Amino acid sequence: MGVLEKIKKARVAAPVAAVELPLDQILQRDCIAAMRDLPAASIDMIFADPPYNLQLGGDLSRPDGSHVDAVTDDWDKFDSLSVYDKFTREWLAEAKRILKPNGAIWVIGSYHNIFKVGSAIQDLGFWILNDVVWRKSNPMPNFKGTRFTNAHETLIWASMGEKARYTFNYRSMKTLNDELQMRSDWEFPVCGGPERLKKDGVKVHPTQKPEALLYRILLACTKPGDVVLDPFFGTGTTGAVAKRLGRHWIGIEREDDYVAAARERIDAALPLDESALTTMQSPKSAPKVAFGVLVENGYLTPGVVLTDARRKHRALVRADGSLESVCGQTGSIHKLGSLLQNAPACNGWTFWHHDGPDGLKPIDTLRQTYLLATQP
Amino acid sequence: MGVLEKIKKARVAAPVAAVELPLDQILQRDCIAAMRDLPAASIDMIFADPPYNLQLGGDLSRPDGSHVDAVTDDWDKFDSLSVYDKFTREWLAEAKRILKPNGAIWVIGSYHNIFKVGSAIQDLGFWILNDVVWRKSNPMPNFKGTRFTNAHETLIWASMGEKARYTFNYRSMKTLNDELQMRSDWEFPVCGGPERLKKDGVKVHPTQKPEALLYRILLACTKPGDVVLDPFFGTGTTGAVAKRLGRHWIGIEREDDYVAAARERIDAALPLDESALTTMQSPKSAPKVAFGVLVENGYLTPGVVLTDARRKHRALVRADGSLESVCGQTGSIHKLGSLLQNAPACNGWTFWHHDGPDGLKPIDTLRQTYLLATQP
DNA sequence: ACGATAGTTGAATCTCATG
DNA sequence: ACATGAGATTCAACTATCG
Repeated sequence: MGVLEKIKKARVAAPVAAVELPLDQILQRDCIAAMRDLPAASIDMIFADPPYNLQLGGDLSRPDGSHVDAVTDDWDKFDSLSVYDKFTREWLAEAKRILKPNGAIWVIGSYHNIFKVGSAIQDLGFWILNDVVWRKSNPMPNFKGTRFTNAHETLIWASMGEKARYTFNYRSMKTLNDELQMRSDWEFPVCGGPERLKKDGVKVHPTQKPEALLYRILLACTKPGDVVLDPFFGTGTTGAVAKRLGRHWIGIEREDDYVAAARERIDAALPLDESALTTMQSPKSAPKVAFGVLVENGYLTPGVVLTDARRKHRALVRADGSLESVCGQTGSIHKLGSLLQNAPACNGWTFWHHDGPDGLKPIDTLRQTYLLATQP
Repeated sequence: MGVLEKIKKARVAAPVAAVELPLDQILQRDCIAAMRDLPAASIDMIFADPPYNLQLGGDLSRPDGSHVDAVTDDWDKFDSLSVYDKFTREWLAEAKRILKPNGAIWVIGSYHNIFKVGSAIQDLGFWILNDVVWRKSNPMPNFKGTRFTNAHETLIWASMGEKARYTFNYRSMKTLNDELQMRSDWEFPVCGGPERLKKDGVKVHPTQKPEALLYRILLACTKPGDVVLDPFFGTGTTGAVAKRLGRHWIGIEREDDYVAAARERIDAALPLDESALTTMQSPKSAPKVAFGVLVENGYLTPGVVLTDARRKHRALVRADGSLESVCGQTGSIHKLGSLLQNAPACNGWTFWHHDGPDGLKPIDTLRQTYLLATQP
């Protein structure tokens, strides 16, 4: 994109989002109606925890006779599967409309509704990126011994389309998981203890989600300052975590009790300060250093010989930062690496090594040294 | 059910199944056509591992340049999502017809197809009893760092309808799981080692399922002598396990190579005696806690300062569980510990301390507290 | 024989900025 | 829209080789 186009885009798109969005507010309205009034292509991420359509039969009691406080609220009653299906497709269609082209959606559900949700997501042209399993460390047992303990819920993460871009803070997730890639199965306890909102000793909301779950989702898939919409806000877990993490939020919720509890909760939430908010950056977004710059600055002298880790391949550094192999092939550190290995691609920074004071080291260490010396 | 009704049922139903079913055989035909020729209400359980419709893009290579052997077989290619949807509904409708009223179906899939499958299952009047997650202990990583590691697959277990009865061997499952209710998340390694069928050193089938998975399913949801149908038989994992467990099986498979491998495999399988059944046990994964999990769960707040035991080094906790030193170095608790000490390695859990109510404590104590609070 | 080390592999929707 | 080139990117389990 040229500079001119960038300016054009900024002129057209920016004011819409800045002026009209009800940032950091709860809209106390019907979910679909409220979404209809939001401008198109204005939201960075949607997190949705829609009604599960649980279809519970009669009352459920534990083996000791005590009553299980199930989800029997009116908002979870749908006359039939097809009514639920229609409702799902309606709110998802609005979600698609108001998301930015590079936005993304997360939806959580159980086996009662998640297949209908996922199917609708695909039919609407969203592109599923992962399904993620929330493994509950302390699920409610199956009191009757009739099935497997229902010990997990499923989340779907989808972008706007097959070719659409999306935000994924890969490094942050890897750091969060002790330097291993974050997997698609996450373990958290169900929401309880002091985190669980109560009024007169009774839980305010039947399905309050743990903040840890939202923390991981927002950290992984949004940037500071992004706008996160939760169309089924409940008691505002999404809002509370978004505020802590320096993201804007919009909540839609009808019920008085939930709205009141959410407001109180979010007001009390404390944003993290800037330095704590900083996360491990992917080298992608870190400043780029060209290999030639290291040569220019004397970190490597033209004429020096680089080798791979096993000293199988050798190449000469030339004045312009290109390499030359023994057999006369030339190219950038990446190109020559892939040529010599006969591989489709090669990261020259980690492939090529030089003889330093402490033995054979990847040239990437020189880049790190250079960055430390030059970055503020 | 009264005695009279039982006799009536036996008179009418039993001969049909006994005479016409091609027990313990592979039908080398198209899946839907072969099912059409099976009598109605004759099968106790169906296990199905249909094509996932992966829709892979171009080639994929590992960071070391090696090539990833993807599923590119014709049987996984469909022209569009709606064609796949239609195919799914067709074979599921036949499945519903041939299952006994008290029968059940299991289907395995990934996020590519499982939502379409689950949605069709519900529309056809099946009643979902559980969704079960197969957590892979050794999944293929996400080589490009673009998403979460796709570390699980999903299974759906459904009965013939809301009021239908079904087989669930609750006690067997509880025994198998060290006297704890079996949960809906199961951990197995992917199929490999000696179990993985090979011909001339090459895997026979790209997606052979582990026998442990089928073992648990058949043990949980069938009785000895039951008839289990697998409409996507592949190399016959279902048949081999059914034979071991004393269940009848029927397999449907088109490909010559798969059929030949399955025949040989099942012929070699040995039925277990009773005592052998009780020795199987579930692998219990040791609880691992990443440092970031403590941050997510509020055991440490981003912004808090950690020090070593002598308060010589200081570091700031950031939102993703990484640390930042006074001089701007960053990394995981282990990495930064080794950097600051100029040591080759460091156990961050014992190196870093925080100021707790009882003075300076290693952060490992927080991990212990977390484990106590969350492990059953 | 046994331990250490290197090599291989598994249902995968797997880059992005620039021109 | 498509081509180009820089450069970022992997975990656990099993198998083969070597000393």
